[in-house]
Amino acid sequence: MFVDSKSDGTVGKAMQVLDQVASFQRPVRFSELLSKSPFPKPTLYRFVQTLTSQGMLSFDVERQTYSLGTRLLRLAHSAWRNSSLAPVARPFIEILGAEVGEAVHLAQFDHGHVLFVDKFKVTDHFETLAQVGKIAPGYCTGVGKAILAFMPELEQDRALAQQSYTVYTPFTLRDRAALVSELATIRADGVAYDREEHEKGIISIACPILTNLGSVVGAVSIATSTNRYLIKDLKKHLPILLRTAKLIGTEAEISLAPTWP
Amino acid sequence: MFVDSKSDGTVGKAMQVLDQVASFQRPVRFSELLSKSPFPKPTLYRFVQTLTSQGMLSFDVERQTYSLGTRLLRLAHSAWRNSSLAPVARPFIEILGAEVGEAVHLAQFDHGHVLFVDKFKVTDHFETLAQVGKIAPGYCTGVGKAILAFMPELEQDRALAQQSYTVYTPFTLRDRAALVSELATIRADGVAYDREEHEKGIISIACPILTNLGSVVGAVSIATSTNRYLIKDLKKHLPILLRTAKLIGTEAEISLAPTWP
DNA sequence: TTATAAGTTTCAAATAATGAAACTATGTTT
DNA sequence: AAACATAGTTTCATTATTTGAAACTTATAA
Repeated sequence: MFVDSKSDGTVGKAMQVLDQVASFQRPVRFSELLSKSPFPKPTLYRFVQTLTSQGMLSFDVERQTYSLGTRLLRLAHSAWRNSSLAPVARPFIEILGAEVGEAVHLAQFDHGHVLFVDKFKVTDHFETLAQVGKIAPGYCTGVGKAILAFMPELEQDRALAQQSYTVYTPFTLRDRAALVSELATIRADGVAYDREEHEKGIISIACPILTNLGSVVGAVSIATSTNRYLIKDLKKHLPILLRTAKLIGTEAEISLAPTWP
Repeated sequence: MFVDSKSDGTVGKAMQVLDQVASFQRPVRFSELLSKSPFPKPTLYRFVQTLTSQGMLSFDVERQTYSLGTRLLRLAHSAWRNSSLAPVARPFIEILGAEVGEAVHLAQFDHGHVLFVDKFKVTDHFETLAQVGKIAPGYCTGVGKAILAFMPELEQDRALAQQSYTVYTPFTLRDRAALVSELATIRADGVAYDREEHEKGIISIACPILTNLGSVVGAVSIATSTNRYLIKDLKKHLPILLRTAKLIGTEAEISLAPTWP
């Protein structure tokens, strides 16, 4: 789905097995995995053995099933903590969330998709992987469009080509032309809206996070349900959202600066 | 640290490189990695190439540094969602946290260490970040001791041998004998306490999560600071903590049951 | 019990990984 | 600006690992 594992040797194949296991969305038996796998039985068998021994998969002896392993949680924890955006943005996200009382999302762009790297909600203080690590399409989310609108042309071109333009709701943008036209508006306004384009009943307002040099490194959004609010209500939060995005951008820039001895 | 990568071939070595990158706790240059690596230059070079191409590492072109990649976040997200404990326990943890107004942790045992798989806290937005995926020692944490106390003898024996018995504070249990003696008490009482054994000023009360069949699958704890409360204050929460652990255990059992067509 | 599927091991052939050495880029000193 | 030093990259013959058909063992169903 994301990775061109063409000729990445044994390691690439093993990583493909991890994706394979993930794709089942539940613990799987070896034979189920085999039926969906391009690898012959003994090859796949050795991969799951190795990956299990490495903690990248875990094996439930009772049920004879494989799941993704705890080593991934440990590695992801480390990845998150040492990433250049999420830990830096965290305090700002919390302030924003407390201020507006709605769900706040922090996202990065990743292979044409939006990758959620943090989430904050006042009434739901879980720091979990329930949202973090989640992916969503770029063309029909607030954060996705905010990032796309501010990408350098070449990169944007590639990203636009990667969109599927699947119609999720009656409001989903249906093709590249429609998206490009909206991106122009977003770029002019500095703000993007998701008008129930990805999920019925969910709307959001999103701003890009730009470094001082003007490159986009992510986006912040405030999301809510149409049961409670309309787009015009979200617009009231624009000033604080912009301010937050600005602060994160500045801070992210600093944290990326070389450290001195 | 955790994985016996002895003869796990190329895949094992590649995973070792991931750990290596993680151990730096910051983006690293190739040469820094090389200096700490058992692999010759070209070998390591190809590993980081492959891992980067696979999204397991990311490369910052500006700064010429490697970090853990976003694919790990995506995989960990999937691992978390499809794990048998954390998603099931989530609603109960949330209720407990709201009730007691203190930090609540959910942990599993993993290679002799405690792996935090969820965390909830009502207040203090700025205190601890991203606890999920974090690891801590088993012998000097509430959750660790709660799990150890209820392990089957054989498994426990192996786990006890894996403890380092590093002295973190004046209250840390210093050897296996001291731990074993306390585990007996914990097993009898059904509850474990961390009396500033891992971190000065941090105390907790923890209960094991047992399935209906009696096997321990994790632990829940309520943690607080000695600035605010003493162990005897935490004891007041024992009934609700026990009830929560019981509920999670029952629920986890059900969710592990085979599904029907 | 027999039949069938699931999981595991074997082993020679095919392939991919290895690392010394050489090379190129990048940055630093004289 | 040249000389030097360090970091990063490629080459290629050698070596080691992976590969997968087949055979085998263990579970599960008829």
